Amino acid sequence: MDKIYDHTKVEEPLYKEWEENGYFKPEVNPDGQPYSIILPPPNANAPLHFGHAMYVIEDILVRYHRMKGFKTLWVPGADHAGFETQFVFEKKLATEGKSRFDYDRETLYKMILEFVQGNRPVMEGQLKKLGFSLDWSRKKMTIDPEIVAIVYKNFKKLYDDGLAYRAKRLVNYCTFDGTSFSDLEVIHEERKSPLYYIKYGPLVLATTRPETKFGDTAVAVNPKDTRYQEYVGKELDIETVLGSAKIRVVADDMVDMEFGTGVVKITPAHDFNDFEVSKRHDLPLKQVIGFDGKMNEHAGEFAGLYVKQARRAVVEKMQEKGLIEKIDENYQNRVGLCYKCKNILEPLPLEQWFVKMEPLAKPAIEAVKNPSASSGQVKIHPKSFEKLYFQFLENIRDWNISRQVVWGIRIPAWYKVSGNEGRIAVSFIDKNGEFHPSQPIRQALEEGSSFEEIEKGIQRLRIPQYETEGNQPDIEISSTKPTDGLWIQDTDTFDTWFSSSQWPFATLMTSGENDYETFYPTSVMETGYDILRWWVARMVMMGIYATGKVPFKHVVLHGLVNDPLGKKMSKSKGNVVNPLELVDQYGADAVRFALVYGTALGNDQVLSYPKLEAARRFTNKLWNIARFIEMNKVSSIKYQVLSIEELKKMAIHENDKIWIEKVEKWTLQVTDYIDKYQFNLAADNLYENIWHGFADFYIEDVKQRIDPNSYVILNTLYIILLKILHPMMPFVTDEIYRKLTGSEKSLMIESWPII
RNA sequence: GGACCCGUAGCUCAGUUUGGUUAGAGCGUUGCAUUGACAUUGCAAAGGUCACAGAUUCGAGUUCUGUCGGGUCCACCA
Repeated sequence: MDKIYDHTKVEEPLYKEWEENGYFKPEVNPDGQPYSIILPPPNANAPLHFGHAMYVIEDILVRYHRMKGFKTLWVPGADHAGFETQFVFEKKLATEGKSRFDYDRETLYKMILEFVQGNRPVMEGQLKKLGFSLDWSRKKMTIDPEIVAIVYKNFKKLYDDGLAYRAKRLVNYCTFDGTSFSDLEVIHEERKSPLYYIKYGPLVLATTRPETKFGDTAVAVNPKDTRYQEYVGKELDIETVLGSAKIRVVADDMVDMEFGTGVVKITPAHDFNDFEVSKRHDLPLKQVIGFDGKMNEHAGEFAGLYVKQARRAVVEKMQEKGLIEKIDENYQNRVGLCYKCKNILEPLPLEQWFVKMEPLAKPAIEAVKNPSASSGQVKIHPKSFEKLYFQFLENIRDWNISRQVVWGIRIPAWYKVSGNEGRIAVSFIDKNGEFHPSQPIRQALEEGSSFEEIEKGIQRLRIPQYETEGNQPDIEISSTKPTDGLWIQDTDTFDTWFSSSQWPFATLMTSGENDYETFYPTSVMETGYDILRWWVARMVMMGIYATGKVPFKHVVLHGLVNDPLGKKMSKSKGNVVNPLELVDQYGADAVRFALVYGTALGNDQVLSYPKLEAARRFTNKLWNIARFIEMNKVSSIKYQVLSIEELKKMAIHENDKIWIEKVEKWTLQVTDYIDKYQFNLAADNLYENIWHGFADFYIEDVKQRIDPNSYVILNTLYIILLKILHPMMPFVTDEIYRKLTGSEKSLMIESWPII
């Protein structure tokens, strides 16, 4: 044996051997109880970050259960990551002086697909370098056709059950990225927004958005407000920057009498609260900002200006006309920003697909609260995160699952536009590249455009705008294209999280024969607490909805890994540390160990180089313990597996007996800690006892008196310690195991020392 | 406005679920030893009012209440 442990010589060949021998497959324990984990699929397009390295927790659980004899399956996968990936791709296009508008839909999709497929092996290679015992023969991606088929099936089921519906609603829309988002994706930021006090006839109201006034369809006051009683229900004649106009006054509880003047302008098309008010008072929706972020024709002379420019121009004009009473320049409010490009999001009315959440949320709450829930129970670790889970589900709003991006699973809703049923008007771009807003298709056909040309125009269009004359569009939900007549498929794609919410069962239903029957519900879902609401809660909801059973029995949540200074790692800050560089430097075992050592589950941790170095030295210590044993080897004695009980019987020296009992105790403790997901305590226990117990005292003691009897005990005890350390440090333990036992078989498929 | 987490050695963190000798680790600091199985390692030392104030208890780092400080999330602000 070399004097020093060199991980670079050991890790890669060992992983290859494990994989080639099929050790990662559940079939190594064909008769065991099933134990399964679905890997949270990393973005296929991006290299791993430290959050992914935390999946070491899953590998620990998987290796531990495999050694305990469970039929263990860990399924790898990749996420197409819809908008995220398209955003990255568009940035790449931009460096080439191109944009998404230069390509039609199919071409753009194909280009992104190629881009992603080219990058995917990077991520997968990294998971292998970390030693993860994933069954690669079962790997999946969220856009695999068989997965998409399941996603479509459940979308149809939601639709048939009245839970998926299409509606024109206000959505958070990024006019730069050209797509809407769900509530969760919006980030809020404190901004200084001047508050303008504007005269509306006899009334004065305060607003931060004077440019939206063209979309006002009422003003509102609180019904209890005695100051304005006389106006309620009346129509006011007001002077505006575009001349005189009439406006209704309504009374609504939503108005805070204390704020501003107690009078609010109601702009249903551009404000979420106002939209709600408009529904209560049956007010019309008047959109004055387009999806391109510019004022539209309703804004008169201001049409064509971007929102920011329009605000300045409108205020200037108002001041000229004496319509502004005062301006509070220091007013602070929170604005919604695009989480990707940080532009201010516009609330805009758009036909979108929504999922009704309340009926889905109820059983998901039940599944965590009630141990005897009919779906089975989900337990969250650490328990403190339950509150966050309930808080989300109890206040949940309908989920906007439409995204106006190309890279994703296209929504399988078809709209009939032919014959006498052609009730749907669609904006499209004609063969000359000219934009036809909301032009009836039939008219276009009459003007000589072919259907193919129209469809192509629609595909290239940035914002699909279906407008029905009736409330119910002529819709068909299908996974295949309808054949009769002229049909247009919805141009939107699903929110990535809509497909990922179905991941646990979609993978198992398609990964192998009987996988679903055997491994669903899965045993554990382990992920970062930051996506508890985005993903975990939605998986519980969709899992119960689609299968009647919870998707997993335990949720294990890890914290974030921050940079060495404690700051959150982010590309924009430039402080991202690549976990694979550290694997090269310290070895996978050391990186794995450092990530679980010294941090309680669910807590954030600071990336610590001293800790990594300590873990690396630990691997070296393990190596040298083995070297010592090897040097004292009694060549006539062949290694054989002996239980703790057998060792106790054969022990002669009193100290040997003591150390057998100690190792027995440690084994029980480590087992218990892993069972309770207390990995930091397991790691601490192993580090402390192996180094400062076994090595510092037992070996120092036995060194003086080694004989064949003591040698066998020493060697066997060390093998037991290697076994219980193996889930955390698979490489070095397996390598040493082979050296000390001469075994051909890997430690990873040996059995856990159960006592 | 609501919720959650954190505050323990110079630094980074365990320990709090289930209250019980002298509160631990890594790194750092100081001294000694060793070329040994260990590009080291071993032994030893210094270093803690466990944020603060109350309460419960025979006993509180651990349970409860409040305060202060740091962080995160949610809601929403016309």
